[in-house]
Amino acid sequence: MTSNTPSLPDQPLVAILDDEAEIRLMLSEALEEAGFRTQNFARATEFEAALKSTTPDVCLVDLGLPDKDGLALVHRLALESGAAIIIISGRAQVQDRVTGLELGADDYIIKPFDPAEVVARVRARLRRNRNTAKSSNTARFNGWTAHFDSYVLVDETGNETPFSHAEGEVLRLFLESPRRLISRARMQEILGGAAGESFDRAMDVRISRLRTKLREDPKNPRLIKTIYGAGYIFLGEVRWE
Amino acid sequence: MTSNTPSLPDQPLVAILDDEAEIRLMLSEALEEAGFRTQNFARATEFEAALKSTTPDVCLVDLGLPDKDGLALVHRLALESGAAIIIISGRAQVQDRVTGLELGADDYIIKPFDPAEVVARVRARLRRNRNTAKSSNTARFNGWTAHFDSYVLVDETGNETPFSHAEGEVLRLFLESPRRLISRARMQEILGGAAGESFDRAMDVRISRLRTKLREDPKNPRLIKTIYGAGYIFLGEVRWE
DNA sequence: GGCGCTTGTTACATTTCGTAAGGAATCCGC
DNA sequence: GCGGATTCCTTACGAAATGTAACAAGCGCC
Repeated sequence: MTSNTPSLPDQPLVAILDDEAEIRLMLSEALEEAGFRTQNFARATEFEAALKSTTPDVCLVDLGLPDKDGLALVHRLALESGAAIIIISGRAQVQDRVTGLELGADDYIIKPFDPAEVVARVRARLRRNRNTAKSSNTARFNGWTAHFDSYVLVDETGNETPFSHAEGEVLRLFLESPRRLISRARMQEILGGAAGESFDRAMDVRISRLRTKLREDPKNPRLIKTIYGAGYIFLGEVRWE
Repeated sequence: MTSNTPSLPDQPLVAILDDEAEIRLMLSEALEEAGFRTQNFARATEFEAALKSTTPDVCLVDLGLPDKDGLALVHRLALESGAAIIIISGRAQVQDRVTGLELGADDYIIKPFDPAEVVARVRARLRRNRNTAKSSNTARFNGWTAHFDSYVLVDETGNETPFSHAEGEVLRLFLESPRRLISRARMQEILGGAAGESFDRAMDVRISRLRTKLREDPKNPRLIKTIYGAGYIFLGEVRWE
């Protein structure tokens, strides 16, 4: 198997969402200086469109966006993406900070800010995330244990179920990005299939077979949830070890 | 070998290390009010001794300790313990914050602080570290409970009604901004549709279907109220958890 | 070759969700 | 109040998306 994943490069990707070009520039310069890749967006709609094809590691979001409610965006990001979210805002009240953090932001930086501190805080977020992102061969989730070296699934009673390579690819993809939406396009891209083909039922079948092995209730799947028209989302608490 | 069997996670434990009794009290009161367990330490030596027998989930560390170099302690904690580290310090210079974060702290709060913000930041750290599933994707409102992870609505008698992704988008939008007018334009933006001509009707239908699931009386909607010519307003006491 | 396993393909059932159409509610000017 | 126009609600329908069982092709192993 030589399917490397060139879509997951080494340098962490930081998305910057701010309507002021000056601030975008300041941030992206500081971050690139520090070795990160950056993506700049002036509008939430552009940002959301880009999210469908890229997966930033950290999102810097200005709350004072003209075209959308920033807090709602933060909340959705927190739920659907695995990225760390840092709010940048001119609103300095404690209540603003508290609500921002409660809605799922990982940090809250007040304008005016020092780029060096932003870089330090981005690093702090990545440090935590990277710990869990290191690849290993065993993952535990919701009573299950997946061994990717021996291709075996073990339930809580110790019962073993083998899984195939194709099933393992899908499972691994899910386990590496729990609780975040995985688009169908991205899945096909990473799983190396013929992308863009409209008649690719293979993906559905893989999911279906994986669901069977995980003993999902077809009417009410608990772990692998379908998002109609978008993709799938894996719900579950994953611990790699 | 530590016994890693946190099958039923207790309340998270927060260690507070500060030489001022007043601040310790303020923090521990706020944190316990928020449902955390706390441990208070006035000196680094006591704190380190306690670390041999307990494993806090978050450490709040004041840098201005008399008996040790706080930064060195932070660094050691970051390397050796899995706990999240939040520095609390009176030193407000950017350089102080940067070095604190670079040494492994997850957050840096400047004195004087508001206890509510500290609680929010502690929660933010725990959310990430535990990869918790139950944080912030469940909302309670007026007898209903909406589970956005399993896409299920539960009424007060425990009766379950599944809802689709599109319905969930609308519902989440409402729950994120209760008691506030939500214009149709904004709704269309957030729900991602290119503002089509007859796309308005799709929105109506979504609302209608959602109302049905919420068992709204068409003549007297209690939760989703229509503002003729403007948009909708969601009336309800929402609590995210 | 024959057997077992994996995996893609096909075919059909089911779900989701936008669109159309008719009716009800609301607003406005009189 | 009273048309009339606009806006909104609801039902029904159908196109598209998804689930999955059954079949077939490919592959390794004996």
